[in-house]
Amino acid sequence: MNRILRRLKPETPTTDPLLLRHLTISPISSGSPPPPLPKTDDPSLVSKVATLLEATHPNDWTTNAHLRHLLFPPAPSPVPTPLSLLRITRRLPTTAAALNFYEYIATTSPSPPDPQFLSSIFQAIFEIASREQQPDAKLDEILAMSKRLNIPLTVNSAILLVKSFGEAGMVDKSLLVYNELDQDRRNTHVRNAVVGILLKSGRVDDALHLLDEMLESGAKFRPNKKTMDVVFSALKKGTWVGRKLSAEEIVGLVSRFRENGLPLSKFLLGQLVMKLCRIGSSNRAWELLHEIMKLGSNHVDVGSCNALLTCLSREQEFEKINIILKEMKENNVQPNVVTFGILINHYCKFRRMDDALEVFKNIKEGSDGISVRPDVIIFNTLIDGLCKVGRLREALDLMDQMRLEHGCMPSSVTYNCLIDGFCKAGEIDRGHELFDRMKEEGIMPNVITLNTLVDGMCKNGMISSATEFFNEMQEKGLKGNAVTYTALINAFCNANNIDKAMNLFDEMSKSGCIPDVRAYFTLVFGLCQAGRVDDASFIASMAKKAGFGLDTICYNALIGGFCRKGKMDRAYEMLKNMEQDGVKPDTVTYNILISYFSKAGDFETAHRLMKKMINDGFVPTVVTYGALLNSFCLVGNLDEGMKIFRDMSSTSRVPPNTVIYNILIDSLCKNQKVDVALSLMDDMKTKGVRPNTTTFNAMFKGLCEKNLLEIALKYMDQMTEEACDPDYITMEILTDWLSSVGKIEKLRSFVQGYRVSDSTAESALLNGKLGS
DNA sequence: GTAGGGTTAG
Repeated sequence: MNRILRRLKPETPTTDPLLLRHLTISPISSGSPPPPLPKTDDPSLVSKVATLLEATHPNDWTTNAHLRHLLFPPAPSPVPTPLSLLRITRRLPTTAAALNFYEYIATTSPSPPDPQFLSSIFQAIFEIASREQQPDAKLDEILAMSKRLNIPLTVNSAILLVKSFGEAGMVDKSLLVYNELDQDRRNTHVRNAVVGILLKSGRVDDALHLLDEMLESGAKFRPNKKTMDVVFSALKKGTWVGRKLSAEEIVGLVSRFRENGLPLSKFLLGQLVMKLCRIGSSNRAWELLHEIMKLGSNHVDVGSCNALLTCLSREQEFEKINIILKEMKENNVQPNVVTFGILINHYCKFRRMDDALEVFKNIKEGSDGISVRPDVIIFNTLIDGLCKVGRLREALDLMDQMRLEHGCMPSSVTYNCLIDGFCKAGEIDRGHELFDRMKEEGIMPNVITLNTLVDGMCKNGMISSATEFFNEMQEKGLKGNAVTYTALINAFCNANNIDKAMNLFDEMSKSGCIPDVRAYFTLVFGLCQAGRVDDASFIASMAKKAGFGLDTICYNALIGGFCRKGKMDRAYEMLKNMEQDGVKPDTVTYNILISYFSKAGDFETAHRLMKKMINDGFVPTVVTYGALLNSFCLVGNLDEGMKIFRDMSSTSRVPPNTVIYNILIDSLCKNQKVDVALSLMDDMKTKGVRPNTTTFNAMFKGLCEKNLLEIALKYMDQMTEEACDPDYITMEILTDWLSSVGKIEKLRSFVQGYRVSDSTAESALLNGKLGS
């Protein structure tokens, strides 16, 4: 003991006595009742002794008559109870002081002290030690000491030790404490602690074994509510190290708990289902709910079903959703407004608006025997869904309907959805009209309203109006947030006004808006796009400092940017950073590098990278081949280009797309191989690859040079037929050529076809439909 | 239930 005292004594006591006091009087574990005690307990004794101990140096305790009188009063005065001693010891500041006190009691007691006394003192010592530095080593030493002194652990000591060791990862030590504990002290509280530790550390089988013991008929220590809590909260946390409890095991426990008078509440089942869903174990949630259903329909409520339905909707499990709905019916679980909300939302997400409206119609009419009053959430979901598919008229009608037929007031969400719908359709004015109307109706616009309008204006080329509107709103007290700034930053980047974008980024922080990931990355991408990669990498490093680690896409943008600038050293630096951050390169990363090296004429490195790419488990894509192909064509190596093209369609099974054909056709035409280019045009038709404006432009250039007018006229018709819009390059080539050969009329009708191309396409579609 | 960003080949 002296060894321990020597080790513990030099330590300074905790600096904050107030905190210490607060901590020391709090019980160590909830729900653990203190051992039964004689009634001779005097609460004033505790403070008297504690004050005395505090005021006296430990060396003088033995000689202090007052202290001795208080603790060992002469008969027949009542002696302090173990609880009093526990409380006195708890008031001592350090483990060292507490051990001193133990020594004082052990040596000063006139008669051999009651073992219960000593156990209580040790409980307090454990409590103090658990709050000091390096608690586990200290607890271990004090435990060894109590064993040597033959002082049995109290139940609370055991719980404290089990938890402390367990949480420090020393599960075997926890078990040892439990196994060495007196049989009659291994009560439900201690067992709960052990079960909790075992589950947390992934020793599921040990935990189940112990639970079995508790659940056995005739067991002395039965499980209680806390046992259920321990088991199910461990399950909810989902931080399993070892194997997972299967749904059957969970259900087995649930039913055995119930046999012990501990039914799983419907609420807890719902929580469990939700938790399992959230951690991505929807299969286990599914199994759990079904196992519980098997126990009888009255154990499942609509909340649990809704939890699972939400999850199934997110995971696009259409069939399973229908099964649950059917089972709800069979088990007489009444769907509620939330259930229908989930269903409607599900259909809306997949743009199946007619199905969503069908559900809506059914609940209104109660055609399934269930009528539910649709609430504002149902309406908003539908209105948003309609807006997202461009059915704006119906969305507006539905708002009227909710107001007039259902007495349901629209909310700011209702208006936000509608405003977004109109903005996305390019009808900014209608968006503003709705904005005014909502204010007239007394519905306050919020920051989402502001952002919707600002973004709508930005996306429709009204950047300065958007900025004005934003400023105006700010003055009126509607503050923007990171989203507002991001919309504007993005718009200015797209308008190639990088400086303004940078200024806004500054302004954002100054106005108290903390930039988030999207704000940072928007600027990073904008800067990369504008070729200002150094600035981009500076902003990226700011993002990192702010705690937003760059992802693969962000790194790709930077690497691509540096490659385009020919700054290979910086590109390598980025690759290195990427590796250090543990961010994995993907196909795009490889494509960027392959493109760079092949463009630089270093086909050897490009091929090496392609091999590495395959070794890393990636499959070269059409972009990979396109990068190589383009470079071969650029250096005039058309044979190699055609070889890649043939490889793609045969061995590597990457079907060429329009871009691939464009590269080849362009190159062939430029190299006076118009005939081969023409055969590729036929090939596209056979393979069903649609030519686009670039394809035709390349072809026209080649045909013009060879003066193959008839073929060019044919392709002009094809463009019109396929609603492929000519651009200024097309017009440049054709205007010169056709006017020089007197085909002005043809040119005019071609342009007209272009102007009415939309309706042409529409009628063509319509005719096709009618004809089939 | 409502708002913002994104990488590679022509």
